[in-house]
Amino acid sequence: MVFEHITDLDLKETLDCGQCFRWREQKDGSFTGVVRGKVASARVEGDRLILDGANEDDRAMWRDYFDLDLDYSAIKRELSAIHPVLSDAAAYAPGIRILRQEPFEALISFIISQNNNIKRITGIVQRLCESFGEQISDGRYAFPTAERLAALTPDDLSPIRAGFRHRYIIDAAQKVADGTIDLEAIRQLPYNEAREALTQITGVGIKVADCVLLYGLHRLDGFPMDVWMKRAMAALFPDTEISAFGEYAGIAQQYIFHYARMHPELFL
DNA sequence: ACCCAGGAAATTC
DNA sequence: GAATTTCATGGG
Repeated sequence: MVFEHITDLDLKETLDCGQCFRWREQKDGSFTGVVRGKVASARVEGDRLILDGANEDDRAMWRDYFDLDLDYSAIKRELSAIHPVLSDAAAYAPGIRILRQEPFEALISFIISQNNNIKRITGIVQRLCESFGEQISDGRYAFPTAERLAALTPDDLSPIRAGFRHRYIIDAAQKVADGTIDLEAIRQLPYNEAREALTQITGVGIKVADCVLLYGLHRLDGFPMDVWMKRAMAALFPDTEISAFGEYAGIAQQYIFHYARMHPELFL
């Protein structure tokens, strides 16, 4: 499958910037991942995005996932006019996009992320999929369903080695499976109400809720504040309120987060 | 041995 | 209510 006339997309920047945990770079530079139970290997050649192994019937799904209908050039112009340092951060990784991930996958992934590091999060998510996700093909697994995880006990999750987060994962899965939490309904709520609903899940506080909203429900006004972002905001934007970043604050957040992670020496 | 990691719950003050 | 401690696991 090929998408033509693609701009503002760099796969390494987008798939390896901490917003998702399911893509792996191959020796040839392509990225292989599973989205909504479908496997694909992605690469960019010039202004073409090529997805090997993707079914033509899923074209709309992949277009949606990579957010190809949003004009990131225009958004970057808008954000760059707000603050010169934000302009620099956007220029540092101009091919970042905010993926439209599956909401439940984002919810579980960012529950796992708490008090953890990205390398270890990636390993836990992989073991979760291999242990409890449906096998799609040789060595490829879908993200587990809420129903499957809801039926487990914390001990059942011991092979993924997520420690104290096991009971959080199960509580989230149970609330999604039984309808207590309706992620698609939350997508439509005003921001603070959506946050309020998500934090009813044990193990979901404001930061994880903000990640679910931004990465899983594509609420681009979300602005997750983790330890990296707190340091980056203090060092780079000491006099800037988040509200100054406007309706695309979440995209600004991703530029800043990635810039900070690539320049840890700025905060020593 | 100690500290930290894309935090949040439990406990204590 | 605000501040502190605890929670698994793994790497530096």
